[in-house]
Amino acid sequence: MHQRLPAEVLELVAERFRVLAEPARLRILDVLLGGERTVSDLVEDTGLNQANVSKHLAILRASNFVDRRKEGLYAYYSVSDPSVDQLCSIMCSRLEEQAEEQSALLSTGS
Amino acid sequence: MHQRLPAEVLELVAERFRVLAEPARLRILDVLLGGERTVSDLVEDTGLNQANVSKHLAILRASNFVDRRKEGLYAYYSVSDPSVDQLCSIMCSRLEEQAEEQSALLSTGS
DNA sequence: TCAGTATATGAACAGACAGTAATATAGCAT
DNA sequence: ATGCTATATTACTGTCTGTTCATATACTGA
Repeated sequence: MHQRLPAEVLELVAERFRVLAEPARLRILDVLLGGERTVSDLVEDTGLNQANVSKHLAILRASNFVDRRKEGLYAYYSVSDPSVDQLCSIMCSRLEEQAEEQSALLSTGS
Repeated sequence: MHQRLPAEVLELVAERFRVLAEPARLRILDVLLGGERTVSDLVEDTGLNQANVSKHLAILRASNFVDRRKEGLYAYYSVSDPSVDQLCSIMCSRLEEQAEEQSALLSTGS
């Protein structure tokens, strides 16, 4: 039995999905899942420029996906939302399933 | 230990998140989680107009989130991706957690 | 065949947003 | 204080996409 969700809740959910709907932000999160990093680290690891990384981090932080710890000149970011890993895993599993279905379809002929 | 994902995979993942990053499509999926519906049903249930619903359904179908079954004049759509429910649940749980943290913070004073 | 209905699609418009360059802010070192 | 470094922010631009209206397609019934 499915419980219908109110439109306002779906708006909030959509908003959170939208934050994850960006390759650059996923790259950043992917690196951060390996542990705390500074902005400069992320610039190096992702190949994005500094302004861009800072903006994406601001968005991720506003949605509470990441935390920031300031220390001197540096800002250390880390993943604060444990569901990030889970959400990406689910998406990846599904992508693999689809790839398998696709190749199975092709090998048996349409 | 976190396994870094290749950029191309993250692009595909982002693409799937983007499909879910739309209140209108979440409304449609929310209705479809209650069972198979025609386009007209969805128009009525969501309040979106017919062209709009058809377009969102085309997007959902292209990403394999929903299936279509044609019968005469009617097109019956249903959720084909079991992870949709799971993904939304995770997002909702997280929203609730955040709401609790927020209110806890407010009640104890900053 | 013709009318009517359900769904899909095309064109046009408006709003949102990622990328970039330039600049601002803030801490550190000499 | 001055210069240097790390990060944040602002303004701008181009692109993408959701919405709507109009129209096309496809099936049904008379």
